[in-house]
Amino acid sequence: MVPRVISSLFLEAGFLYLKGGVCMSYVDVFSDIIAKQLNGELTKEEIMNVVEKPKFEGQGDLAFPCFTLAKTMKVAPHKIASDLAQKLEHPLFEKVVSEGPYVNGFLDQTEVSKEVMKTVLEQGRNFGSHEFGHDERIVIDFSSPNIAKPFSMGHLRSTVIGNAISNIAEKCGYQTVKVNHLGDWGTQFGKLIVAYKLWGNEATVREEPIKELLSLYVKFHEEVKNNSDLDELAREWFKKLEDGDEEALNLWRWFRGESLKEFSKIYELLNVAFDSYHGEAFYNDKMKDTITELKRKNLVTHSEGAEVVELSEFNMPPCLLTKSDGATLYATRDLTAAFYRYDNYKFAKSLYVVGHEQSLHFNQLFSVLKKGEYPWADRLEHVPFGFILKDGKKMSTRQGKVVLLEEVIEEAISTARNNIEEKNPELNDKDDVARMVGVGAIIFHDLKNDRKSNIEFSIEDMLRFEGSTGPYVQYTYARTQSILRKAKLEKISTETGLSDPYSWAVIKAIDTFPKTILKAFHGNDPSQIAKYLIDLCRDFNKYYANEKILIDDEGLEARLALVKSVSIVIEEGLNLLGIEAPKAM
RNA sequence: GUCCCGGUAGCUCAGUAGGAUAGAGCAACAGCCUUCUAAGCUGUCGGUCGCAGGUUCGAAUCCUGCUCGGGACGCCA
Repeated sequence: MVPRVISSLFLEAGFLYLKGGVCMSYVDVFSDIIAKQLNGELTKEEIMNVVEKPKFEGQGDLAFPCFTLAKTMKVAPHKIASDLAQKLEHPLFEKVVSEGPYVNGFLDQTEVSKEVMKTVLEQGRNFGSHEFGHDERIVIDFSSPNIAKPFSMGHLRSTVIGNAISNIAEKCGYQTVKVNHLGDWGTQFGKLIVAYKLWGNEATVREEPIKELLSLYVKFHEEVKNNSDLDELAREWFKKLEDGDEEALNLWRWFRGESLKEFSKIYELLNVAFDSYHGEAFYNDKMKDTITELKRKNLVTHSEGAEVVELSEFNMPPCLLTKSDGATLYATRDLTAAFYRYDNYKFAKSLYVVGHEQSLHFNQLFSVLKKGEYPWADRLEHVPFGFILKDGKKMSTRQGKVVLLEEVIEEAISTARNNIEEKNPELNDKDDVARMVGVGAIIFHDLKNDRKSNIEFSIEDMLRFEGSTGPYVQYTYARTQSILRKAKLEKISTETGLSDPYSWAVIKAIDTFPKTILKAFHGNDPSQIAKYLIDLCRDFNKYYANEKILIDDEGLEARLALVKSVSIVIEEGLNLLGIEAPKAM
C-alpha cells in the first residue's frame, strides 16, 4: 500500500488520541487488537480499510464486518464475529460485542469525551486546521460578474462557493489569491454602446445605471430579431473599443465604474473581499503575446479566416483565438489570464468557480495548455456549479428574466428583523443581527446542497429560518453563548468527562470536524461543512432539550466544556462558509 | 446526432473507494414553554432508490442498454 493511502486513512479515522507522544486513532487501536487475534489472516491496514461506523444507535462506535474473512476462513461470518468479539479487550474500549456478522466496539465515553473537549478548548479556532498546504498558493477565480448587467442570483453561487472554498483552503494551510475576473470586455459592450447611442440618454443612465443598462441590453436583443444589421454594428463598435477609439472607451469606462459601485454594495453585504479585480479588459494589451507564444509552440492554425488551436486529439472542437475580423475571444482572454496568473503567483492550484455550462470552454482551455506542454497545465481546475432555474429553465439576462440579488438580500434582512421583533424584542444591535441572520440564511441556502445540482429559485425556501437552515445553526450558536454568559466561568477545566448518550453524540460529531474539512477541501465542496453543521446542531439541540446544563453539581464544568467546544466548532464552521455567528438572536 | 450533468418520501435534498432495518428538512397531523432563547425538542404519516439486465455472499452505490429532465457543441461570454 502506498504511503499516501495510509496517511489519508489515518486522517479519515478521526478520533485522534495522544498517548506517550504517539498519535493513535481509535480505528487504529481497534484494528490493532483485531489483527493480533487473527494470526495474520488480515493485516492491520486491511482491517482499517473495512472498519466502519455502525449503522444504528446502540451498536457502538466502531464496527468490523466479517464477510471477507468468512470466505478465506470458510467459516460463517456470524461465528467469526462472536469468537472474535469475546477475545477483544482494551482499556479504551468499554466493551466489544458481536452482532450478527459484525464486531462492534464501544468506546469509553468518559475518557474519550475528556480527550476531545480538551483538544478543542486548547486549540480553539485552530481546531480542525491542517498544515499540508505549506503556504503554497491557490488562485481562485470566482464571482466574476458581467459589467453593465445586474448582479443576479447566478453570480451569487459563484461568489459564495468561491469565497467558502478560499476559506477552506486557508484552513488547510494554503495562501489564496481571490480573483474577481470581471466580465468587462467583449462583444456585449459593442451591443450596449449601439443600444445606448440609439435609444439611451445620459440622465436616465445616471439615475439608475444598472437598471437602465439592462433594459438597453434587453431592447437590443428584441430589436436585433427584426434588424440583423444591429449585430454587425455591435461587432464594429466592439472592434473600435479594442482599437482604442475614444468615444467607445469613454462609454465603457463610465458603464464599468457605475457597475463596480453597485457590485461593491453587494460584496459588502456578503462580506466578501478580493485580492484582484483584474477582469477581461486587463488582459487586452497582453493578448498579442499569448498568440505569439502559442504560435511559437506551433499550436495555431487558420480556419475560415479565424485563428484556432486544433484539439481533435482531445476529441474536442477547436479553440478559437481570433475571429475573422481579428478581434479576440473569450478563450484568448482566459488563456492570457492563465499565463499571467502563473507568472505572477506560481500557483499550486488555480480554480475557476464558473457555471457548468462552461465545462467545454474550460476543457478546451486546459487542453490548449496541455498541448503546449506547460508543466503547470494540470494544476488548473474548473469547479462547476448548477443553475438557478426559474420554472425549470435557466434564467436569461437577454430576455430580462433575472431576479436581483440585492432585492432578495434586503428581503431576507427585513424578514430576519421581523422575526427578532416577534421573538426577542429585548435584543441589542437588532439591525446588525438581522443582517447577519438574513445574509446567513441566503448563503447557507446556497451552500447546503451539492454545488453541481440545479436549484429552482424559491424565495420561500431562501427566507425559511427553520429546519436545515443558516439561522438554525446561528440560533444554536446563540444558545451556547447565552449559557456561557450565564455560567460566568473564566476558565473551564476538562478534568471530568461526560457519559450520557446525548453528549456522546455531540462529542462524536465534534470529533469529525477535522475530517469534514478535508473532505470539503478535496472535493471543493463547501456543502460538506454546511451538512456537518446541521448534524452537529441537531445533536446539540437534542442534548440541550434533554439535559439541564446549568445545575451547580460536580458535572457542571464538563457540561460547560461541551457547550464551549460546540460553540467554537459552530463559529469556525460558519466562518468557513462566510457566515457570521451572532452572540444572541 | 455527439458529449457532460442529474432522476431517492407529496416537495427540497442527504447518503459512492459495495455492507446491518434507505435518512433529514419542509408540508400534514398530534404533543412539549412557572425550569439554560419554542428560529427549539418529541411522536405519527410517508419510498418498486427512473426502467431492465449484469457482476457480487451482499447494489441507491460498480458495468451495459433504455427512458425522462437540464446543459454544451467555431467566430457570445
